[in-house]
Amino acid sequence: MARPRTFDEDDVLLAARDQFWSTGYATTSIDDVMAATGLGKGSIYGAFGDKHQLFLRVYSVHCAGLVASVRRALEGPDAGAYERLGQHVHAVARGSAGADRRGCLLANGNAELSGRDPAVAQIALRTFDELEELLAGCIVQSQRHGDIEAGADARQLAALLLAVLRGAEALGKAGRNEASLTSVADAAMAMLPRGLERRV
Amino acid sequence: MARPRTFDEDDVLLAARDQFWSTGYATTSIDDVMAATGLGKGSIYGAFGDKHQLFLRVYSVHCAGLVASVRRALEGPDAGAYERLGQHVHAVARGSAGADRRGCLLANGNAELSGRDPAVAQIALRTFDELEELLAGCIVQSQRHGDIEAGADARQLAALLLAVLRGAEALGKAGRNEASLTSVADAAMAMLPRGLERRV
DNA sequence: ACCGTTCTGGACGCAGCGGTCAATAACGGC
DNA sequence: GCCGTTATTGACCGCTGCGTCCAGAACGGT
Repeated sequence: MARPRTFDEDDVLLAARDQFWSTGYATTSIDDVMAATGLGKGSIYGAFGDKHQLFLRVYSVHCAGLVASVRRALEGPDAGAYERLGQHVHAVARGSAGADRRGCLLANGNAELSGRDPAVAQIALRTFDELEELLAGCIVQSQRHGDIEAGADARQLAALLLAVLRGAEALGKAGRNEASLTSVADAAMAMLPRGLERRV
Repeated sequence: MARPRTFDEDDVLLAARDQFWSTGYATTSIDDVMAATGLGKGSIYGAFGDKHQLFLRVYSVHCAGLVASVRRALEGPDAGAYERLGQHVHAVARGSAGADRRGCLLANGNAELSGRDPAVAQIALRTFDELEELLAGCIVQSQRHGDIEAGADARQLAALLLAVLRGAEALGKAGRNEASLTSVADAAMAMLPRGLERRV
């Protein structure tokens, strides 16, 4: 057999992700990645190929994880779907505001690279589609339970909600405060056509 | 007196803008700017300072122009306000889709730089505020004319609409097709609480 | 006609980049 | 204990980037 690796591939991808997340693709040097991961140059090139391939790997893994986490947040019985949707929308709005400053890696990569890098665009597009799908699913559940008007077009509402969320991210990155983005989340939920209104 | 400039400053800023727009900030070299503007290095540094200052100048001018153009699009009598709003929303959605691939410079600069460059973030934030203000004004006009429910919170609706538009831009950059974004625009207009419904 | 001032163009310097490579190290099989 | 294989390290290469600088050019004032 051969010499075994001294690093865990997933750990390295996470560390590299944080670096790209903080400094962007073009502005991140391989030396930065070396410092962030603790690996030597040869190990990085040996394990992941060049900078572009490494980023694609990082981006793809990250987006898949993001989708999975949203899926977990929206999963559950019909009865709580509307509530979960509202919580999620507010969580994204809150998360997009202030502090972090790094924004969302999905959005960052999309904005920086999709225009010139079809591979990145494809991952971003796919991720957006999956997120929309999850939103649509949750909306359908809410419709079944009577919280959202049954006749509404769930996919269209999901696309609209997705746009709102991505827009909130952009506004947050520019520095919009949390109150402002929370208000957007409130308005977004308020615009959804309500169903049977079981309460009262 | 001294030797006069052989170039028009505004022309140069437009040419530089197109270059930054096409290739992003980090990926655009001063040589690229030289080629795009036809100026020598000395002239650029003499007239605009370093790359960062040049970009700030470009970005600021561009954003101001963007606001002005939206203002022109939304300006007019109360009677046509709702119609103008709808046209504008659809125009942005259409413009965000497909072809261009460069996306919106406001969004690009915001995504690439706001996280690490307060000066850029400030311009982006200010621009978003101004755009929201214009949307709010148009909504108020629509309310006066009875096309949008008078009791609705115009600023909140404007913030929501702005988020939708910025989100559409992000989706478009990833490659969402025009039909999908037009559908988002339809949904966004449909969600606005309608007023007296003078028609019929 | 001359001068001071400003603009122009490009050569230059230096730092940093991505990526390669060769020497060395760490394993399992036998 | 030797060997083939693969991982590791960091020196190294060529290139490109930003920004400076200087020699020369184009003016208006006098």
